[in-house]
Amino acid sequence: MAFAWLVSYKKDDRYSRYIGRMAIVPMTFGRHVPIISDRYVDKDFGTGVLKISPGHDHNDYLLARKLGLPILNAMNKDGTLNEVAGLYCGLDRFEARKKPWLDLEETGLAVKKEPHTLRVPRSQRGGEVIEPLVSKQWFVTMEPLAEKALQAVERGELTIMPERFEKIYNHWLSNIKDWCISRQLWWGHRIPVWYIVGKDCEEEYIVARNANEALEKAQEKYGKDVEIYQEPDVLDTWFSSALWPFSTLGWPDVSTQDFKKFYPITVLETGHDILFFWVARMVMMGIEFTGAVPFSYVYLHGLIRDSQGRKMSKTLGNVIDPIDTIKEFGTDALRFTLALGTAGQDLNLSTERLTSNKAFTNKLWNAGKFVLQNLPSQSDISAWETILACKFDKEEALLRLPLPECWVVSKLHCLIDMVTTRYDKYFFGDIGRETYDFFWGDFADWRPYV
RNA sequence: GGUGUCGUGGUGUAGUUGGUUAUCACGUCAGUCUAACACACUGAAGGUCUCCGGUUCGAACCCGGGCGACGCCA
Repeated sequence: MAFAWLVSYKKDDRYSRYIGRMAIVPMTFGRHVPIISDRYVDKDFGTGVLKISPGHDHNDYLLARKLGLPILNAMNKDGTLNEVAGLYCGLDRFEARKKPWLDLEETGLAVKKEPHTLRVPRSQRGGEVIEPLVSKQWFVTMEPLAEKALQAVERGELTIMPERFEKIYNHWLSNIKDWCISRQLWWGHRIPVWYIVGKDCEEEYIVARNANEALEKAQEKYGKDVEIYQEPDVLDTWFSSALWPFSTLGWPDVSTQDFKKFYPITVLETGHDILFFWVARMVMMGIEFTGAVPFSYVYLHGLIRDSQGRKMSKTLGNVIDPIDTIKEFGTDALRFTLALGTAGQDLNLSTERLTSNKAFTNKLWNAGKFVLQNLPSQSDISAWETILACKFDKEEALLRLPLPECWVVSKLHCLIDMVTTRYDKYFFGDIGRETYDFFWGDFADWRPYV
């Protein structure tokens, strides 16, 4: 279905004289379309002419907008063609792909047939062929919101860790596009827009908090007998997610205790894959609606991949079920393994790591048994009083210990210092590794065997 | 096309921002123990730190290019 013909911008003797004239599209009851030259066309590919369908292809759409061409839709929402398709009106789209060619052959107008591989977009979920359609949607103008979100980072009001994601954040916001917030789904938060029965819905619409308020507004303008109906579309799910930092705390009532205490928070922790879907949108909405950045630090963890580094996928069948992993290695081993990852880096969940950490949890268990066996019984009050009276954080108390005990407690203090420092820097993986080393290498390996 | 990450003993990895005989674990080998151990302890071997240049007194780490693997956007 042609809506315009494009000829190469480069000099092409075959077509130069047609540029600027109109062509009649066959089988469409005489539709005229312009013949235009553009750099977009490869002179040496195929016939050297390109037809575009701005209503059914993203790139063609952008091109038509650039060239000021009309954008016509040839397809109904059930996948059949409408009257724009001329002779083929009513046909299913798959039938319509074959029929014009058959007709050309029957009438002897077909010139040549060549194989050509075409990339047809398919749904990631079910594999269905995707048919782009032009339709009316609700959008949020993002640029002014993005500007403030960029400034938050620039001024140091917001820190993104690890640092390299700050660059990604800035790049995305600097090239921000308007956000289409409407969705045609069965489930979701309804868009709070109402229309007036009998009026053009693009000219007259009401935004309200609920139906009663919308009705009141409509009656103010059109009288008591007015009838209204709500926009059937729902919001993009990330819309409500973007409001999460404050909508869960009583907002728009900013005098609530929850809001005062918990907004803004210090640290948000999440996976790096939703930096834009969630984090950036929370920042923009938070600044817009409350005036403050919702959190001071964002810590982005990596994603868990399978042992070969592949992203987990249902279709790939490599999803790791934590319950299965727990049955084999134990809950604590799994937790510890996950906690040892490096910030922002994806973690390949190999069995080696899990086996190592399972052994560690076993060591913890047995060292604990050793300690309990060497403690006095609960009924031995005086022994316990002696133990509880020790203040190992005081240097003098420490020095009174026998040398081996003095040594291990001293090492413990070093560990505590190190862990505190690393926590302040968000180096969580280091903390796990140092703790492991102290416990197994300094304490368990040595002290019980003296 | 744009952008980002990664490439380190057989396997999986750390390396904090230039100065280590390159970390740890699993595995392998040797010895010990019947112990707090649902398996431990003491040792050993094993790494051209992807390839080629550059910066530097000095680079696994910084810069450039090649090769390979992967993610996001378009």
